[in-house]
Amino acid sequence: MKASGSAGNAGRIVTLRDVAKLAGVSVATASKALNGQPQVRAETRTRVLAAAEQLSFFPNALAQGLIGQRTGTVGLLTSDLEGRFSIPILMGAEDAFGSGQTSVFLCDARGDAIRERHHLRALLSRRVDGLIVVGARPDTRPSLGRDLPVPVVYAYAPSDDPADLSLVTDNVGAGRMATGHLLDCGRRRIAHITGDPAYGAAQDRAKGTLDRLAEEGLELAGGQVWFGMWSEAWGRGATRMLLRRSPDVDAIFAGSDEIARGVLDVLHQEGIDVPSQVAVMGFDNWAILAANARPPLTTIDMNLELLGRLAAQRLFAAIDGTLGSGVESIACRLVTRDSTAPVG
Amino acid sequence: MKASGSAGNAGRIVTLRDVAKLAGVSVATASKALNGQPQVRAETRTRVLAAAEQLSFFPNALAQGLIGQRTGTVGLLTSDLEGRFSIPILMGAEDAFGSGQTSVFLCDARGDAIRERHHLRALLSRRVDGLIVVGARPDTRPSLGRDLPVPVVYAYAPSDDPADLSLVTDNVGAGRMATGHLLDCGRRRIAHITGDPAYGAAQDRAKGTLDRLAEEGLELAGGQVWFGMWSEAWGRGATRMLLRRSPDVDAIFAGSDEIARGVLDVLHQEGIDVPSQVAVMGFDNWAILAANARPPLTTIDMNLELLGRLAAQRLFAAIDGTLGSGVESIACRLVTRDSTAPVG
DNA sequence: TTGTACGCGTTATCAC
DNA sequence: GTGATAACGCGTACAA
Repeated sequence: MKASGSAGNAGRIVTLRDVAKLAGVSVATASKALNGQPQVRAETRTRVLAAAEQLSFFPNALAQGLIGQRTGTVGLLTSDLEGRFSIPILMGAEDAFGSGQTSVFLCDARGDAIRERHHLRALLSRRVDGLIVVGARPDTRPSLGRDLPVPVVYAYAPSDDPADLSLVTDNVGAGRMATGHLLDCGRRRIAHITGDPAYGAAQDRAKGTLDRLAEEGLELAGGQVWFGMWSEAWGRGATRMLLRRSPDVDAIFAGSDEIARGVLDVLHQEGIDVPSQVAVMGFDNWAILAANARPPLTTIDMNLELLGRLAAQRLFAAIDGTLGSGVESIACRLVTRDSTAPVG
Repeated sequence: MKASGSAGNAGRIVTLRDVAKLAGVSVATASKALNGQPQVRAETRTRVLAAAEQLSFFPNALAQGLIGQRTGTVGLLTSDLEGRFSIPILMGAEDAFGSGQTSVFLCDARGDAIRERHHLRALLSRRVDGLIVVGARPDTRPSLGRDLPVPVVYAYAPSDDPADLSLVTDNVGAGRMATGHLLDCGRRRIAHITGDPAYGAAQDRAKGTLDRLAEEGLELAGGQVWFGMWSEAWGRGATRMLLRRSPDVDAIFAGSDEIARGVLDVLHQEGIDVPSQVAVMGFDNWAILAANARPPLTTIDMNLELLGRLAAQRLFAAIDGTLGSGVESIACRLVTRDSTAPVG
């Protein structure tokens, strides 16, 4: 590793003046030619374009942003980059913007409010056209405030201000969907093992499950929702308790794929076959866990990438002048694999 | 969800002129006062600062960037956002920059060279001060070229141009480290089940393993490195083959935590205790797999977040004038859990 | 100590 | 059809 002197500078940066000079026209004309304005002779345009090509010129976006109202940049303010839920949202948003002319500023506040203010300031000073705020968990978070100079869309974690626009997962619908699938498989003694009851998502999924069961005149196997933690170990423990209390259970809906893995583990140990004796469902469609399970897990996908894309689209619309408000729920998607099947 | 008219604009944006006017000075004086220049009377400065505070003014970074050589932005060009390896690197880099005045442009090329050029152009047009290129897999990738106006640091996947600076994982050292730990546990019949042989990382880890064994005059249990795929299923299949050929194996070093999970699964099925009979090691320290395994997996952490931070630091140094070249290897870290232990 | 004037690179508005 | 010229918001020589 040797020092290579000055930092990779390949000659001075090319500006519109250089192009104009080479083409033998004024900067104004060069600008018009490059921007496809009609009032410029064809031959002149060709000359300018050739010059630009030859010098490999591209306009300084800073200068452009300084003039117009648009900078072609948006801020993506996440609270928890390492969390697996932020990533697909971020991908969806990046994808939606990236295909256009918009670039994305990424900031991770690490769940710290101070850091969030700091990043917000930095983003505004860079004159972003809008902001997407991605929460770490699906619960209400503080609004950035109403007096921002740019539109804001909250994704995954809704803002606590109803005047803001938030896009969230439809967890109640997801609970209904999962339960409906198990019912379709002919299961009637369905249990629900899920995570931390402090999570709105856990409550909502449980509610959807209970609602759907009630429509069939059914109650939960095991007599309760098994709230606990979002971990494989809890999945194991809860399953053992459940089997003791309701040995005749014929389906288990887990609140996450992690929990479902723990459920599968104990069922294997007990010599209970999946899915013939007990059907198992996960939640999240976290490929590494769901697809590689034995048997592969039927699960619910939150369509987070879609959520990110939608957030980007809403923001685009807002930048052009119309921002909605309230909370918009995104439907989940059933992903069937081998851990569920109709009863023989 | 109702439309709220114009897009969240809270009055016109405050400029330095507004501050100067309110403070009753010229823009030049206001600028000096805010930037801590000495040639300004204390009383005047106080007045300007108060005005800026009152109007909650912050300078337009675009205008600042247009003047100086620095924009305070860097580009983070990833090839594979969804890949779990990019994320920690990205976090480390974002963290290193975020604490300073630098903001990060995130671009995901989705492994597509065309899209990469497109993003590169967009980043350069925004006058980023430098670039970090994060690869999808730990193998050589094409250089962005030597004639870029800003310094570039390659992370995880090294550039194919030795004149570039690349930061990569020391996989050979990691193989040695893992094997050394198993030897320290008193194991002598060590097997190695790993992933796709087309990955340089797989080859390097195997090499480190073989080197370390050779130093002890030992050979690999099973007589070969078991190359295959980076999947739990392969871990299961390879373990079955291994047990048939070498039933007396006393340690298995897996090339990834996924593979290690498959290994554990089969060992359980066969009634072989971990770690008393066979010690198992994973690789990646992917918490969801390693920490939740039964028993929790001893594994190797690639220190990717550190790698990201270092990439950011190297880039900073480069922006200030000195860019190195060549490939810099980052050491891995042993994470001991319960799947390895000294032989009774 | 403060203010004036210029330039950063680009686009838009006017003359020509 | 083309070219000066004035912005955009800020920093900084230079003059006062």
